Amino acid sequence: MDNQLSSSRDILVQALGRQSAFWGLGKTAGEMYAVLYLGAEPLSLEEVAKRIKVTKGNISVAIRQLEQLGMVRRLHKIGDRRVYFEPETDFWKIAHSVLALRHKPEFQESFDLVEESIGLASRAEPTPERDTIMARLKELQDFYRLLDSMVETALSLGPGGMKKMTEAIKLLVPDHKL
Amino acid sequence: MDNQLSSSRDILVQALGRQSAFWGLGKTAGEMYAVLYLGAEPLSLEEVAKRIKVTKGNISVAIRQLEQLGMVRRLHKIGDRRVYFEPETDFWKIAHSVLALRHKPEFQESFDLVEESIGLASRAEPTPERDTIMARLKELQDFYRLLDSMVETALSLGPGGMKKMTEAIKLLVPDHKL
DNA sequence: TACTTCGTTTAGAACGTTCTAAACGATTTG
DNA sequence: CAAATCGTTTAGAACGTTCTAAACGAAGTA
Repeated sequence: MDNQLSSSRDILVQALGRQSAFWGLGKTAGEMYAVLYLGAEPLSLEEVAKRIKVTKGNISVAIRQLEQLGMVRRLHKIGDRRVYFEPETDFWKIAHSVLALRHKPEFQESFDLVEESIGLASRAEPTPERDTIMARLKELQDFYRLLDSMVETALSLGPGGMKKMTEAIKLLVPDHKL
Repeated sequence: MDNQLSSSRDILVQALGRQSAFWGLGKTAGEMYAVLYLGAEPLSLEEVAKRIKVTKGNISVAIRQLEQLGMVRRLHKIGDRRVYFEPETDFWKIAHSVLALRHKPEFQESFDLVEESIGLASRAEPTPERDTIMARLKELQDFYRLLDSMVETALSLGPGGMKKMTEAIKLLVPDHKL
């Protein structure tokens, strides 16, 4: 195998291994996905294990994470008892399910608590202190709602739409203060 | 103190304590911020420690995280040796510095590795395998870039702009397939 | 100067997470 | 049926993280 190609792969494994935490994955899962993402053809469980130097058991667990998030599909070749894995290469799809399955429920939980908090505060004695608390809680709620609709908007537009939109905005609002 | 008000506070502490991991904070830091966010007036270190039931030392450490992210400011009252803390209530500002100080460097690191990976692959033997790898890597790079410009756009527009924009899009593209 | 009262720092305990190694059941092959 | 191959499960080791408790330094007070 070409040496430069394989170190190119190794570096991507490093890159995605580091970032995996951000997407809510373990390091192993991130590295696995990287190996599959740059694999020209589907790889067997043992092959993946060998490439990133972990045990089979470890792969078996990490695969389930990736499957559940739609990041990896399971393949079977006829006359071959082994299982092969194939990456989902559409990041937009992946973002969609990661948000839906991981982030959304987590946010919803917090959002519900904030609502409960607002309910309680609204039933308290109407003092000035209560009013400031209520105001703060509502601001927080607004922020949650805005975040949510931003994400939904981005997902509904897809990569093409978002690309056009950000470019359009850069033209209209060139004085971004970053 | 009003019982409903204080349980309203407790619930928010719970809510932000859970979500803190998402923003790259420890549980304690999230809870601290919640206490300050709903405090009508600035609180002393000891007061905060008592409210969320951790030691002073713990608060001292967590405060620095929050200060560095611009989530909390430090106040001094004359003739009072104690330090008081006041929350930043502008979530947009907070998002700005969290992204700039935490997420951005992390992404940049990965992005640089992807570039390095592309460089290596481009110098490899021009086989079909290399070409598919190159194509994949470039797709990944595009995705990174799109994410980055989405974030920058959102930050430059601010909450008002984003609100208008998402509402406008909901009118123009009512058939979002979520 | 001795005594408090602060916030910070540090050593180590407690905890959850993530890995390995090995046993296991299921399936195929000789 | 015996042996080998494969993926899964499990017990426990190794690790990093996060907490407490206690020592500490700095700054005010009697």
